[in-house]
Amino acid sequence: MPSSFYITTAIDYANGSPHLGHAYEKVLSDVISRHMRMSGRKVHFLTGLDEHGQKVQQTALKRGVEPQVLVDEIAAVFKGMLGDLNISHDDYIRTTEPRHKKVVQQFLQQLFDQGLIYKGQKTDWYSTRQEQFLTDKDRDPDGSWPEIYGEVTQTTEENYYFKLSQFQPWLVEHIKSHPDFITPRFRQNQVLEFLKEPMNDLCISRPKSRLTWGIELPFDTSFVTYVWFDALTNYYSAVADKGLWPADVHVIGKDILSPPHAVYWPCMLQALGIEPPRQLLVHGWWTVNNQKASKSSGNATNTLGFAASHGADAFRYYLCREMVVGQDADFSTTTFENRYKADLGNNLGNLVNRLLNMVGRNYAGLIPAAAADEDLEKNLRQLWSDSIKKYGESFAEYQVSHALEALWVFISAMNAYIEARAPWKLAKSTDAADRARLDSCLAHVAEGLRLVGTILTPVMPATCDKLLTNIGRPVATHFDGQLSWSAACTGSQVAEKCILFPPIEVPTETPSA
RNA sequence: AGGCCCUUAGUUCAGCGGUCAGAACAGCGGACUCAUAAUCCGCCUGACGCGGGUUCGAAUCCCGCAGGGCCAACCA
Repeated sequence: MPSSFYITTAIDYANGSPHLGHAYEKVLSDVISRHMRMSGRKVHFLTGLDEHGQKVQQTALKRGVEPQVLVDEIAAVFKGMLGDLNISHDDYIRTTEPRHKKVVQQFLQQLFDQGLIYKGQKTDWYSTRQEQFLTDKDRDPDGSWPEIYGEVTQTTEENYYFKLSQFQPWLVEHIKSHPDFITPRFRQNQVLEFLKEPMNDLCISRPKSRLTWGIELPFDTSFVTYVWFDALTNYYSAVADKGLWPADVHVIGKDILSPPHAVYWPCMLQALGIEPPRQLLVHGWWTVNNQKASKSSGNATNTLGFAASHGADAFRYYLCREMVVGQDADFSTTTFENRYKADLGNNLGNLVNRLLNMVGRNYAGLIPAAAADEDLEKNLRQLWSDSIKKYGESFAEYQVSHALEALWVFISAMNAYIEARAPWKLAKSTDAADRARLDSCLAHVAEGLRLVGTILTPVMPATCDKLLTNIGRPVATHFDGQLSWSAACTGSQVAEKCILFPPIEVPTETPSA
């Protein structure tokens, strides 16, 4: 029985348009999902949309539409992006769905019954602009409130609180005893640092007088629950009836690691008697041409155009190749075009065409069986086993950029191997030994490309299908038995010509400032 | 206040205790022609931010310093 693998992205907030950050997280998760599926895991890949809250309510009000109408529109846009990027999610959860609300309310009721949610009254300073209560810690040294809070007034408001603080010792222990819980490791320090300070209990409600667009507290319908119990619960509510919990990986951005995913979420689950997720995979942020990605300039939204102009696969490859998981990275037109032209067009795409042409010319399109076996062939095969080993090791840590780097060493080596064999010379020879070498040369390149097309299918699914089809092989659906050197290509009929990555004229960018 | 990350060839970055420090791209020179003027070969530059320390040995660990970013909003 295949072991299951449950992976999630953070759910996007239904306010604004999808941009590079949203795209990256989906692509990374998708590549992992497809890789795991091909590795034989029973994958469940969840993504979705966070649709409640003040911002949505305000935007809807401004637009003069019902919030539900607004989020329906936004959901369509975000789902459109998933299609454009060829994301293979198994489920899409929206926090306004009944299946989600039901679980959120069950959670709240259970904690209330356990006495872990209490009603509190706080007289406090409240920032209207930030929609949050302030403490003396938030004051400037001179005692005034920082500009960002806008008008600060003293108010008394009743709200419900979750007894977060009593789970702090458990959480610290859990993080320390599960070193892979927060990946990459250096992110863990941040969280442990945060946990050195005593935590406050977590305010989990808003009175309906201030916010109506949310899920009602089951034990007090004059309140809705506020952000975390709503949003984080999606990971569980989506699979509540599927027996898939705990999640194997939550893929998230560094901004929502601490406190939400590393603190609130595990503590909530612990309080409910539910296992915490196994791992948080924390990625960094993209800049665009060294500028911070911002909504106002739209710079991060514009980058999505590369998926349209150069194909989703090229875009997916670029994102995976360029960002070291965990670190920040920069998206630039120059590096994108370089990767497209050099890595994809010249190194890989052109190599496919070299093979097709030579097999067509010398063997009527039928891939020959390897006959000669000399050092050149032995070395190439050895390099494959080294490369696939590194690929696997890097991928096991979700270091996709390193995995791809290792694979391209092999692709480059195939080009060099052809050069060393010089099949165009062998073809002119009448020597039987040369003919055997020619057989081997084309057989080896074909097999090398079959292997590359197989392992790379999760990263560039459509392209790899095309590659494999063009060398006369079926598309790759699993890795088992398909990643070691074989004679699988012998006798396959190849296509006449195949341009995987056509040269693309990119219109000069609209000048940005 | 405190904490975290980054600082390595012209550029983007990898390496994170042990062979004379690497890749890609760019640049220069050469080879080749099967190919989407593509591929291959060679060359090129670096006090691995600065100053201390630990060690037989440090880009790699520790301390201090400097510069950039983040821990506050939109936001992955």
